[in-house]
Amino acid sequence: MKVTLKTIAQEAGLSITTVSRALAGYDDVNEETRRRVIDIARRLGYQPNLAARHLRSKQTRTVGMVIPLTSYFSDPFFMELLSGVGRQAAEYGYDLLLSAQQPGEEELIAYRRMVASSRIDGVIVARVWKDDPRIAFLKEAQHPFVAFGRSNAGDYPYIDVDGLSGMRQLVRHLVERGHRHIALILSPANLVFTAVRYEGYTQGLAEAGIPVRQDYLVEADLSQEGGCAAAHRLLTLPDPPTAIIACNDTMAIGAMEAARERGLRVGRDLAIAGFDDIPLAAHTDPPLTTVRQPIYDIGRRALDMLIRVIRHEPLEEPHVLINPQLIVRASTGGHSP
Amino acid sequence: MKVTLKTIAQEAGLSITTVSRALAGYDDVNEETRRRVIDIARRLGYQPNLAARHLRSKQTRTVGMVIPLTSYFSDPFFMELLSGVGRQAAEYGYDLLLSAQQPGEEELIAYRRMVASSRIDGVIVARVWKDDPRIAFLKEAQHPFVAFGRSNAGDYPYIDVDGLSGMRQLVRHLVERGHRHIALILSPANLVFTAVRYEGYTQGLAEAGIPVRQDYLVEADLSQEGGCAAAHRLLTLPDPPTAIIACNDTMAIGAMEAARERGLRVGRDLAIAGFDDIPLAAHTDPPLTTVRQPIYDIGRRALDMLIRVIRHEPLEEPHVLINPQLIVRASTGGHSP
DNA sequence: CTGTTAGCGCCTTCAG
DNA sequence: CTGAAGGCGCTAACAG
Repeated sequence: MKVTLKTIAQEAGLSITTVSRALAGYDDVNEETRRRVIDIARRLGYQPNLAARHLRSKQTRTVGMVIPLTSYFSDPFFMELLSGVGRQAAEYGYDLLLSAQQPGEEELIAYRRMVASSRIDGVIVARVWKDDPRIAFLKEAQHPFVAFGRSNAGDYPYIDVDGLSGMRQLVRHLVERGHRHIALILSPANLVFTAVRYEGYTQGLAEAGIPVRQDYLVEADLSQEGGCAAAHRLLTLPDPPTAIIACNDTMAIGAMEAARERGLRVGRDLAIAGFDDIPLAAHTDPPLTTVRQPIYDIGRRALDMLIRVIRHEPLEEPHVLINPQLIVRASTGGHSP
Repeated sequence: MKVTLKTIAQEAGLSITTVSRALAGYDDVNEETRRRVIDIARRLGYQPNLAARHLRSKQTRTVGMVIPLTSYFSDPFFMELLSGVGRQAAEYGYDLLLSAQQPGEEELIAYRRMVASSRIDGVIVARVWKDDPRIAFLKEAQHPFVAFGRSNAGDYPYIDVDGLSGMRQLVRHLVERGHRHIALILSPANLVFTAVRYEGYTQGLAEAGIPVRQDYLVEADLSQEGGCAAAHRLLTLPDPPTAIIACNDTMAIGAMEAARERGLRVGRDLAIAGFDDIPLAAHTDPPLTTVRQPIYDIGRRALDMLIRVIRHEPLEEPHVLINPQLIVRASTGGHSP
């Protein structure tokens, strides 16, 4: 049988109310009584029924995250973010409710469900879209949330990485190594950071007086296969690039694969760079030049912010922008082309 | 304001009960009425309050997992397991409640809380310990669970990898390459799989007529640093091994680091092998020979089993043992010593 | 076919 | 200092 307040009350010959208050630490309870209650509770292994508590208190001490199913394999990004969020949630005594969903429509429904069904106190939204309906929904519902990523969907608390600066650093680095034929594998256009990183790319080129070439721009889907296919397309151009930047590391790794398949030595015949600095990036052959997003820390900070929002505490900094760091490794090394 | 059954009932001029039944699809409701109710519900964006529903129905459609905090970084194992579990949970329409905890005492408390507080219908226990108190607790509480790993803690549903066979294959492979000085970096002794893998190691050696040497056995904590330190200890022996097996890939990667630091070429001067086949293993330099545990699939199957247990359906196979596969890569390649 | 009643376990007034 | 009463939102008998 489940141990409830009632069980303890009977055992102690007290009312449920008193037991509840004794356990909750109210100071209008006789110390002697409290001791007895606590004793019995421990002896019986009492654990409050959280469903009941939540129903009453409208609080769950749980935060939610929806994860697109496809990302599991193709993309270490979410796992790392999850780690950070989960770690910090534990710090606050919060649990983390995960809902894995097909991206798109399903995903939005999952948010609706999570939020409206009162299972969570707040949500972390990752990888923001243009005109993100999830954010529109959360804002309208006035439900606490923090996003990883800016958007054009109005004002809301977010933490983001300055992808423009990161990408510009990357281009500058390649230019310094003597590259003038720099291609870009874009991420899907509906992701906000794509436009930001693209802007960094064009600014970087502009600084060096290099015009943007349309045939050096290919879009792929963040996956390794996508990156591989995109790189193949670039490398069959009549005037192929000497350097390829991918909008994330996973696609960059795919591009390295493509280069290998064509007999090119990455870092010598062809420079390749990524974005993210996932754990794997340091271990590819050759190691991958990239821009470090401290995703784990971002997860932790996002959760910090979320807790503040949940508690209606003011955010001293509702919009955090983190400057990413260029990590130069061998994939853009070797001699100049 | 929150939309509840009451809201809809008022709007429709019906009782709460009827609305509830209309929405739940009972067949003792006038079709016309049902249509109207559903219509209003949709229009108002009704979402059932799950806390209330759970309180009534004693079901949460949520499964739990407790993750040791330290594992986040040092160990991709949990992330991959999580992916599999989460993926399959989504398939069944279940959510996943995560609790990140300090390993040890805290962790056990987290189980107690999760279970006794009626927040979840079942749990997945990963990486079983000897005399695992978590399993003892779950058995005693008669709470649905499935473990990844056997144990001496009595009978319960589990899925496991045949670590003995895996390790024996690994030893055999090294012996075939001419190695007779094969060391083993052990995982912590309180983990059940450590003993199993050790047994595979000794059997493998016995088959080749090689005696077990105590000085070739070192214990480490599953982390990269631990593996590195352990390898250093082995390599400073007066009669150092020509091959090192680590009980997981992460430690093997640490061992590779140690070898590099001592100027040894992995795969030529020293053979190194791991266990798990984490994604990184294929990308180390040189790529790591290892034993593949299909962790993602194991997560999925574990959840399948758990759902069965939750629904009181019989398990056609309560103890699943998976044969792992030897993956030979360059870290044990090259010429014989 | 629909409504009334009861209660899941907890917390919070409000009286004693 | 303690208890009785009410209600969070939902579902499940049981009557009409």
